[in-house]
Amino acid sequence: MKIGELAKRSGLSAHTIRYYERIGLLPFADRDAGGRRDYDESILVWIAFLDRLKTTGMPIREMLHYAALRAEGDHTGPARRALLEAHRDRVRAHLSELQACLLVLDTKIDTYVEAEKRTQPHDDTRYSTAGDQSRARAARP
Amino acid sequence: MKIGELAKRSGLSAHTIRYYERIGLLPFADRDAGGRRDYDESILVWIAFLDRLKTTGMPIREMLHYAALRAEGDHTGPARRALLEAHRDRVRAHLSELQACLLVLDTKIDTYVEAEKRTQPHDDTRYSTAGDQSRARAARP
DNA sequence: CTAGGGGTTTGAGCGCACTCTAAGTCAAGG
DNA sequence: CCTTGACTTAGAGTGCGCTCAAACCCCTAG
Repeated sequence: MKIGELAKRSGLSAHTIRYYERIGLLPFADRDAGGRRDYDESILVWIAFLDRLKTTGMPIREMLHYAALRAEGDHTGPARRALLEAHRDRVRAHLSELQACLLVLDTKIDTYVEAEKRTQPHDDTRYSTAGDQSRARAARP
Repeated sequence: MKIGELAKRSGLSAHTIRYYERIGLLPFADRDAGGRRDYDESILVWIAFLDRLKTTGMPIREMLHYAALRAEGDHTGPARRALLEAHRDRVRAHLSELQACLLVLDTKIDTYVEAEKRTQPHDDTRYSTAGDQSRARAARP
């Protein structure tokens, strides 16, 4: 697999793939006869995992740490586990924070909804221009 | 309230408070006789709200948009509501993504836990130094 | 043979959200 | 009077995670 195809299949840009390799997040890729990177399917598993770490807010610094431990060998298992556990705890904490914020957001939105009800209590077609009421309603759920 | 106290009570740094004022996220503060910013308690409510938007990942750009609508007057209620609803939807989506990642993370941690059990089946007070299993590196992130 | 469309490198640039620096002002306490 | 420390400004600097530019190379199709 060339870098362009890997880019498509992984969702990263080719630029980003090279960047990740440069900083050590991806292993140095094998090269074909012409010196181009040639990837094995298996890299996709690693990229997908990195992607989850990224999605959950792990900084690249820490992913590098994990990658370094991994490269060191099986004896770093406990350290990797500890790293992931610490990260998981942070993610959980962030998750509940988000949930709390979401409640506040919902409440806030409700106050706007209520305000709109009070302002326009008897007319739910006021945005329609002609005789197309179903469309007007659909546009303002 | 001077900027230093507001910093303590809001959790923002004084630098950040000035920065937010400069970009329009906070209103221009009233000044005392000596030209220093003098804040009313009420600013804390607004800052707390901004903080929730920030926590939920809203970019400053968009907070500015919200702030601008707010400054425009009551008639922008529907627009503000729409903005918050769109944001809420994004937060919800991000939340479920995080939850999915969390499951994967848990599973991954479990495989490390299991590996440690297999390596040290009768002593969970030592770190592993032996017992190298197969090194299927690529497929084992 | 030539054009196009991949790929390669190094190194610079960008957008975001701060964060700090330098040089100065001001008010209160010893 | 003098020092201390919190404040003021404009503008520069930082850290992160990319993202792109320039100049080049190589393979294939027409």
